[in-house]
Amino acid sequence: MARQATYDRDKVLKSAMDLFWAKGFHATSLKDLENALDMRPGSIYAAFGSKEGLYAEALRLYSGRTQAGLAEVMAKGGSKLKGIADYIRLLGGQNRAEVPSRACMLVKTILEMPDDDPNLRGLAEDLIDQMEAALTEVLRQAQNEGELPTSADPMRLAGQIQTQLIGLRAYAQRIHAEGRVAQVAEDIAQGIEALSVKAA
Amino acid sequence: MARQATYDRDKVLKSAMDLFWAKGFHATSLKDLENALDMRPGSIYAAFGSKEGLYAEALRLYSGRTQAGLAEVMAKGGSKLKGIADYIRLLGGQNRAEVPSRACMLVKTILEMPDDDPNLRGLAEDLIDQMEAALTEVLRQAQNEGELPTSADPMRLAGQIQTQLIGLRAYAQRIHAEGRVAQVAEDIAQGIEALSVKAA
DNA sequence: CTCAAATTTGAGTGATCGCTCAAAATATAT
DNA sequence: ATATATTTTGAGCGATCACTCAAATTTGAG
Repeated sequence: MARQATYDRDKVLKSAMDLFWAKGFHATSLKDLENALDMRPGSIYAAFGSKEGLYAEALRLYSGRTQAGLAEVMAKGGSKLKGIADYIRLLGGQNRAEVPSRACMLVKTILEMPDDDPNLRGLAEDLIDQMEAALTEVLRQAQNEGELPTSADPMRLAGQIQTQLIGLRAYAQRIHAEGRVAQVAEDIAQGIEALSVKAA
Repeated sequence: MARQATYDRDKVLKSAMDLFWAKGFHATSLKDLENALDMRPGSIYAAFGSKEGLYAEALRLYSGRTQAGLAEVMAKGGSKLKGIADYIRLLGGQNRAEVPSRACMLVKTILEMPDDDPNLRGLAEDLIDQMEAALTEVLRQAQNEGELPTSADPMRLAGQIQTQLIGLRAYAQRIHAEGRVAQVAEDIAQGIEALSVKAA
């Protein structure tokens, strides 16, 4: 009956995510998006409603991929704490060239959008809360498996780890810090492994 | 011979700092600045050259105040490690209402400006390097005073603390995290105090 | 092939961006 | 007062912003 869209929605969203992740919301113009997505404004608006709507979709994609990334490392089995530690080593070892930005897109969003922004700011906070909840869940499992002492507080620990994760990735965004990131990541990773009852 | 400027440069810069700190570079328009500084564009440009120039000045002011803040806490004498720990507790205990943003303005700048920005991004990195150097120096003093073990590496430790500081403040920027910030700060502070040879 | 439904296009919308500069206003010196 | 030096003002510059929409294009159905 009708024409079908020529673009691949997933690929387009991935391109938008990369661009927004690298440049942020305000510094990314529609001209930039037209180039990156190879779409004209009419199509972009038909597909996503607004620049903000597109950013929101890109954020959700980012969040999903990030959580999948953690899950993937955890799925290798073995110690939960080692899994978290390895995930941090993974982030610490990323090459600047292979990623749009070393900092977390959720954090970049939270820092860029004003406190009273009802949409993107709120969404980013919700998604980062999800990430922290996932971390809490893994720690609870570690506790159930006897790896983490029963005296430990998974929620509290998740907050500490989340803070260090956020810090590490913002730290790594600095060009100057290039050489020091892996060491900082390693220190964080070892701190987590040291929580194990089997450790030292 | 001539008219003298009616504005107080220090006060104006403070206002610009507060506004930029809260809203970031891109989201702050000249209209916003005209209102906040109570100055018309001609005067602003005569005084600071450009929006970017004004931001740079504001960033330098921020950096100076931040370093002074650390120095002030340290000047109370006593243990260096306790000083750093108290500085972190101070940041953790800040009220959202009393500060333009809970996140560090230097970090916000680094995350907002593109990697290849030669001006503001480079400046922010230089200034945050200074902060880390100041931290390193305090740790070296702690070592000289026998508080920190000779086996410790002040530079490496400074990187860890800097990472946690950055993380804490970005974590605290979240509205949702409001109630959890003080605890995260306390955990970081205790971790630093635990470095002392006199500790446990 | 013809028609209908959907998508793509890109020129053009009003608004706002950072910024300029000639004119007006003001302070100081004589 | 007058003259001179400096600052302040704000209308308005070209550029760019996010976004719209009528026309052109493309597809599938009958």
